[in-house]
Amino acid sequence: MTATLPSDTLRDRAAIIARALSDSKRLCVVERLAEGERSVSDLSRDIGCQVPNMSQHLAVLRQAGIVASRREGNTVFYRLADARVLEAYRMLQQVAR
Amino acid sequence: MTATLPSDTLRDRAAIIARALSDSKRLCVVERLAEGERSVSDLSRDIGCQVPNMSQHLAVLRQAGIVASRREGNTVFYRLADARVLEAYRMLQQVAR
DNA sequence: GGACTACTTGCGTAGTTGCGCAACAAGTGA
DNA sequence: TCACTTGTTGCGCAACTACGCAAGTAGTCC
Repeated sequence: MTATLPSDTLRDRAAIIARALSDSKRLCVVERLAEGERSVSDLSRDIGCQVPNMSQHLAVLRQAGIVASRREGNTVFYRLADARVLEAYRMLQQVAR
Repeated sequence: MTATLPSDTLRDRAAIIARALSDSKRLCVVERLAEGERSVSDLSRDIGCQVPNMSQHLAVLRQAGIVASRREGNTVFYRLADARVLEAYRMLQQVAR
């Protein structure tokens, strides 16, 4: 087993994850990426925002370790870095119901 | 069963829950309340902040439906309104690890 | 009523966030 | 090299957040 008591740093990191998930556009991104890789322009079109804005949202998710990116030519594909994010999101939805 | 596709409102509400959990002091509150009811002054002492500040954090959690309060004489006791919040918090910690 | 405790609310402020827009960087292909 | 596409970064601004502090509210006890 690992630590049982949540250390300050673990709590802080959990807060950062929660912060990254605290925007409905970013949650929408998580939903899309749950289906598979998506490019920045795909996501911005689906969600209905400008590309720079989407890029910033993705940067927030990336800094939280929620998504990862891969470049192919001049398109950048994003994917979920950790499938457990979906579990966390589902639990948030349960609480939100 | 209820809705399978996350509606806009469900997503928005999940974002509100995540926002409420996006502060380490509030996560600390959730940890304390997982052990049982606590008064505002108890929480502010344990967490090390002023009472008005704690009251505001509790208001955020209350508006998100995460905690509920009960008055007994002068003291107001807060408790977790939904035990599933703990599940969500644990999942956030899993992702944060 | 008056003094006291416990909590909430209002206010001002410094810091942060989300957004639009412009500029820049990275890659492709003629 | 030039034009083009795709993302990222910088900048300015309005909105929001966390905090400290003062003031107000709710309840107890004398």
